Amino acid sequence: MAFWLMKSEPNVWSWDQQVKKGTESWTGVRNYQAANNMKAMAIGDQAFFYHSNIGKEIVGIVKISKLYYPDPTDETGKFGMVDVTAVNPLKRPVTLADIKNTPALKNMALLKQSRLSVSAVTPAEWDIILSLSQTPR
DNA sequence: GCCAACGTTGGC
DNA sequence: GCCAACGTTGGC
Repeated sequence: MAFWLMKSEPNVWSWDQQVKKGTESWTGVRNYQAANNMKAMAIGDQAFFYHSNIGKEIVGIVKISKLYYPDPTDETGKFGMVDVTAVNPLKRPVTLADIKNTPALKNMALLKQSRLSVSAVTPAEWDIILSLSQTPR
């Protein structure tokens, strides 16, 4: 099983909305690298749900519930999407600052390619972030 | 609100 | 196929 990180601006699509809806299609990706990451996803893969711009923190975990398929909001037909289902919130959000302050996470794609909206997370990074979320600040 | 980083577009 | 111009993202 692989791990991922997906960014959403909470004023467009927030974690609370994701929880309320349960499963939602991840529309709107218009970047080949992000689309390629979604193509590589398998059912049951887990992803961190990250709030960009507002909050700048990982707030929850979703799982991939539908494989890559065409995004109806893309008029060019070039890009697709996956469906994601809310799994659980983090005990406490892990902020961008937390990640930057953790030496073992300094190579995360999130930091290296700040504009990439769907990125891969290594199992080691995944575990570290989970343990951060279980540690009181 | 600004600006750096970077991806995309389009002229040549 | 190159590269300048432009648009967008996202942190600060």
